[in-house]
Amino acid sequence: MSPRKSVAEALSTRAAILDRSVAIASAEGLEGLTIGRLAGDLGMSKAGVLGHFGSKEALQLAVLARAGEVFRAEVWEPAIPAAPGLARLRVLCEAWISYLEREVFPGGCFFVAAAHEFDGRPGPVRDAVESRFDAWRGRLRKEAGRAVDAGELPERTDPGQLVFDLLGTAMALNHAIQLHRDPRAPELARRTVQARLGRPAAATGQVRRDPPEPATDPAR
Amino acid sequence: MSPRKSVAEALSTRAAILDRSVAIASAEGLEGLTIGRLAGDLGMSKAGVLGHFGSKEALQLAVLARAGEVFRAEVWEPAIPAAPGLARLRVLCEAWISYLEREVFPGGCFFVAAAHEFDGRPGPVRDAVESRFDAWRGRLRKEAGRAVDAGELPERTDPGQLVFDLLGTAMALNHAIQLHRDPRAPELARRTVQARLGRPAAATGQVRRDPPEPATDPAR
DNA sequence: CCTACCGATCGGTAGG
DNA sequence: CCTACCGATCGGTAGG
Repeated sequence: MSPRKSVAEALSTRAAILDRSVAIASAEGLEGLTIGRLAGDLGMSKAGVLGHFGSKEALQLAVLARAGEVFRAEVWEPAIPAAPGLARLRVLCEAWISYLEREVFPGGCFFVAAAHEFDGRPGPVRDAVESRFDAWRGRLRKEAGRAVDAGELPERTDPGQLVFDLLGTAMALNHAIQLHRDPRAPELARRTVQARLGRPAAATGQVRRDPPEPATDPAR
Repeated sequence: MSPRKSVAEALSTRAAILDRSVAIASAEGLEGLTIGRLAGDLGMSKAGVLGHFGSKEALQLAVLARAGEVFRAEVWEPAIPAAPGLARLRVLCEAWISYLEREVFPGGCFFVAAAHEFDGRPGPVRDAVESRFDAWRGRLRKEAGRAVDAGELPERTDPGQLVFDLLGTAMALNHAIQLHRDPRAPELARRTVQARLGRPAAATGQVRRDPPEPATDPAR
């Protein structure tokens, strides 16, 4: 009954496998995602599942790509309408916090989990995780640099330092939600972002007049 | 030849199992730590390894306890001689950064990795990980509160917010080292800590006169 | 602390 | 996309 499916059916099956895979891997990790469990959940045979990807590693890479599409839609795209520089950086950070707060991936940020799982295991999966982080850091850094160049952030602000700190805020938030289930954590994350980026003006897209103070070292 | 060992020998075998387990689990995770591999590495039988703990879960809990001893010796203990409050908080943060920089656990912070691995899996291991984080956050918060009470940090400083931010800094550092192998990351982490805690006076234990500015929200 | 074993599950393949 | 199978490995137990 089931062999010889049409191309459209095969693509839809593939999409269903990936959606289920993202859900499993979000909670159990990319290594805890097993072909057998996936097949059981989907009412398919293991060979049927594996046939779409060829190997578990290829499945893991496809799952990462799918999770990347979700992250892009949730966090990158909402910032497209915002003005480049500080305004867009603020929208990116708020979308990022919201994405973690709403638990778009039920097990927390997919990429942070994958980074911890694979940072000690050289190979294509590790490389894919690293390059996704590089792309995201680059995105943040570009807007941070624009904000400094435009005088929206203090001239002495180091964009690399700012991005490092924002990554830390997101990781602390992800951790507080996933391990401690702390409902106050998003508020803490928002306060930290406000301390670095200031509070947006009431009207969307409006240029701020008073840039935030740098988090300087007063004892220097 | 091998049964009927003395109590001392059994304890030494147990310690050897735990040391090897910490090394493996640091790189592969607590779930990737398997009895069979452990037995192979140590030249023992699986039953010989398991006999010391009873189950894999009990082994995982013992490994967490062992890793906790290491963290305590590396990060808590160096701060004992420092004066309570800001001075001790600074020593704790520097010991923490140094512990991550030196890769005391070759796979990065054992507890951050375990948190990501188990935050979605209810059970004793998850509970043990969470309670270790609670203890560490409590330790930091106590000194932060003392620093605020003593006027060493601005009166408006929220100790909970500060601890949240410091946890983020440590996580960003751990991530930058383990995934990106970025040698500049410890410098970034130290700058962030300095921005929040100021720079210590030249002489050890000396009380600072000028507390750091708070990372306020200038747009409020 | 060992040998010898258990059922379950792993990723993957052959052949259709 | 299936059935049927492969060798390897998993956590754990029996019995000594």
